Amino acid sequence: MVQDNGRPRSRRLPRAVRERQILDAAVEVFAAHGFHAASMDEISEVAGISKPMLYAYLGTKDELFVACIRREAARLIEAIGTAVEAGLNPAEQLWRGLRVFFEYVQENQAGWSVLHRQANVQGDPFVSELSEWRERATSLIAALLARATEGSAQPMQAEQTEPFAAALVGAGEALVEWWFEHPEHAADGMAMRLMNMVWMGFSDLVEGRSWTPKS
Amino acid sequence: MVQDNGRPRSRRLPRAVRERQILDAAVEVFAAHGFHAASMDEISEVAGISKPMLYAYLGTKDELFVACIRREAARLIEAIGTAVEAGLNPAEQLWRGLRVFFEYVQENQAGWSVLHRQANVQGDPFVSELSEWRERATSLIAALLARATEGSAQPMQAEQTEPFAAALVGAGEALVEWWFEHPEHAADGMAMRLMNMVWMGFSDLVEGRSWTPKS
Amino acid sequence: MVQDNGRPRSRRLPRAVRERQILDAAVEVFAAHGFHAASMDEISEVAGISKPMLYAYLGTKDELFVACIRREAARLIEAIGTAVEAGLNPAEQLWRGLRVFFEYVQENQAGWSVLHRQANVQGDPFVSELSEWRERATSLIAALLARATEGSAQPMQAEQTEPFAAALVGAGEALVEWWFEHPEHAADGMAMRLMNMVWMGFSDLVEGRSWTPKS
Amino acid sequence: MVQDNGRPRSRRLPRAVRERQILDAAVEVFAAHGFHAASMDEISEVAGISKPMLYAYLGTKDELFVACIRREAARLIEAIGTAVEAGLNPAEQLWRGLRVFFEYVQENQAGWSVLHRQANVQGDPFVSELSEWRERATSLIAALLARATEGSAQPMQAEQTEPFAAALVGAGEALVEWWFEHPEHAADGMAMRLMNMVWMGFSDLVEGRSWTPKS
DNA sequence: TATGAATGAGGCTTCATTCAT
DNA sequence: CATGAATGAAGCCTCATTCAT
Repeated sequence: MVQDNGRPRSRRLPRAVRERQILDAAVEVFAAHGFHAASMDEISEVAGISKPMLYAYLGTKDELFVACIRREAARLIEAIGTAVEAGLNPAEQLWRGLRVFFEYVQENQAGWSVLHRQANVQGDPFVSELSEWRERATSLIAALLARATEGSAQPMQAEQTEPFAAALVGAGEALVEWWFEHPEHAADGMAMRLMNMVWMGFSDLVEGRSWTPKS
Repeated sequence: MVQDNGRPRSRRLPRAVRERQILDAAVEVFAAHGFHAASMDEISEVAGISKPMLYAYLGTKDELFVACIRREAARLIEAIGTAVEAGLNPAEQLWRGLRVFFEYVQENQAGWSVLHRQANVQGDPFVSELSEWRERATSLIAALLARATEGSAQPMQAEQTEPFAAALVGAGEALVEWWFEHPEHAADGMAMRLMNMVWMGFSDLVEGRSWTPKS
Repeated sequence: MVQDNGRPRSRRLPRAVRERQILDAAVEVFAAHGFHAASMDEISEVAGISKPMLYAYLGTKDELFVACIRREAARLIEAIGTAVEAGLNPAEQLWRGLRVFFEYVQENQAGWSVLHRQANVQGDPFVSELSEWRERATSLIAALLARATEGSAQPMQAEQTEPFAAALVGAGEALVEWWFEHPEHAADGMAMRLMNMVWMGFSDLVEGRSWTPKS
Repeated sequence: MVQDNGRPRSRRLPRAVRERQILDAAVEVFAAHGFHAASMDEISEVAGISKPMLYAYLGTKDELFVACIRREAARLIEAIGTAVEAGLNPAEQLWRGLRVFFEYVQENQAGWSVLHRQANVQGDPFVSELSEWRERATSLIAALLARATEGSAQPMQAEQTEPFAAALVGAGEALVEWWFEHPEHAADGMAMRLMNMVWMGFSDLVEGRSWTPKS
């Protein structure tokens, strides 16, 4: 029999494809309602499979959620990492990273919502997962910042770059939130804003100094 | 089973006292488990009253949560507002605001968690409440930043200060998160870090320029 | 302190007055929501007294409901009985009884609703109370009908008049229901309708014979 | 505790069968306690299934109750309608209708109780459902009565037949009630009684005129 | 493999009823 | 006498999870 909701309930797909289908559905539903309000019923429906299959492929609700977080985090981190590597100097690296970040969020709002909003809910299995991704993001940035000071008189230590990186990530998250309410701006423009705040600081901006990409 | 949570179940208290007791308990429990996972059962237990009283005084779970958000937001905003007003110039105002922010968070972790983490719940009554508080916080900062540029050649418009303020708030939130994992730092130190990031920017910091309070 | 809802919460009333106040309120609320949906809270509020007083005066919810049924039934039966006694012959007696019945219902809709609708709910203490009132009403009518046939060739026995009376009562109740949806008719007109149905029967009515009061 | 109500808890039945089981149980329980006092717990127990199934198949308590009313009303109306159609002239039609009515009630006391007694519940979804069934019953009878006067000098209009029909239905309901307390009578006899009351009227009966079926 | 059918467990909410002042 | 404060008990409903086919 065929499911009536557009996508035919295709059978006998290879496991990997099925799992991606399910994860896509899960991310969508988790983003829409949040972890607790999301129901396995809805996820299985959106994924186009029955609940027992859902459990067979990805385990319990908790495990499924962790899988979602993991996939989305990996994707985002990888995108940013690749972009950063392509930059020639720290400023450009940061700039590329920011740009990719905003682009990613724009094209993957559901995934971002799962990462940024839903994963914040306390609870045993999720905190660790979440802090791991935050740590990876932070250390990526922190390394970048550290490289920027390598040549200076007083190179920054991890103890200084790390909180800075964390703050930068937080600023980015908040700016995305602001962006959602002012969608008329382009991803590039958002990246520029954040770049300037971070790189120049407020006192410079007030005095008319700002950063611009050369490319 | 016997109640054994320290505070004796005192009886026949006047309404106002009970309401504060309940709000305290609710904030604690919401912070610990998040809105959905928190149960009215546990809240009433922690508050030391029966569930019917809980409902009689503060309404449904939704209403209770809104009341929590409202109280915590009001407290925080008021503390920051008062501190900012005491500053003589924009830099000092910002500095005082940041310091009070970190102090508040330190002494009121549960309340902060409710505001920062748990309020991200989908659903009608919460989004409006939450965005209202975010907006108040942001506009408080945005006004401060706007004042800072009043004398400059190109005074910033709301369109520029607002996202900056939002980013600043986000950076603060993230820094708090980092702080929780590095509790050896003092609130003052955290405020200093953020002040420098915001005011000086990264390029200045690299070159050894930094901001310090005069007081 | 004075209650703010119009009627001042007068204190120290004689017991009988209080009880009437309470019963009035109870009938009103039971009629509005039905027995189960009515809450003692609302009744005490409408009555203008506190709940402990409510319990002190009229006992539990069940007892209170029984008291309502009893009072309303007594009133109605008494009104009809008095009217019937004033009639000179059976037809006129019936006519007077019906007229009073419709008048009573019109002026006492809440009481009627309690009797007719709410008391039908099954449950231990109410069935007996309800069947007692039905029985009284029925036997009042049955006696009337019996008197009407006393002079005839084959006087009716209770076994014949009783079900007739029951049916008449039921017809009256149903007609009242119909009346509520067609309120443009007068009480007298309704009584006339029922009188004709009962007295003449359908075959007579079809052939143009009908009953009219002489008074 | 062990289930011990005779019917074994059979498992894995097809949906249609389960739905009938549930409706049967629901009618039984609603008839026994009334809508409000009936508990979904008891219904599911009597039906021999768990509560989640109850909800999955027939929705909330309100919806379940409406389904009960609808089924019972449809059954009764259909039975009477079929019987009436088989009659050759109005009197016989009425007679057949009444006979089927009493037979139906006798064999389906619970269903009748739900229709007659319990459906009188305040609240949106029920009033409409109930008045619809009453209307169908009434208009079925009213049409019959109208046909009876078609040939006469002054054919009755709906304004006259309708309240008559309503009263007839009410008389029937009340007679059923009386019957329950005098179960020694047969359904046929009850129908005869009502037929005579309605068709002949009291004055005719007093004078010895009565109606008898020819079949 | 795939699923319709099934349920234990638990959460929110309200109500009749009674203390303690 | 009068009441604000308090609660045990119960009802509706939903969800994550698993059989049995």
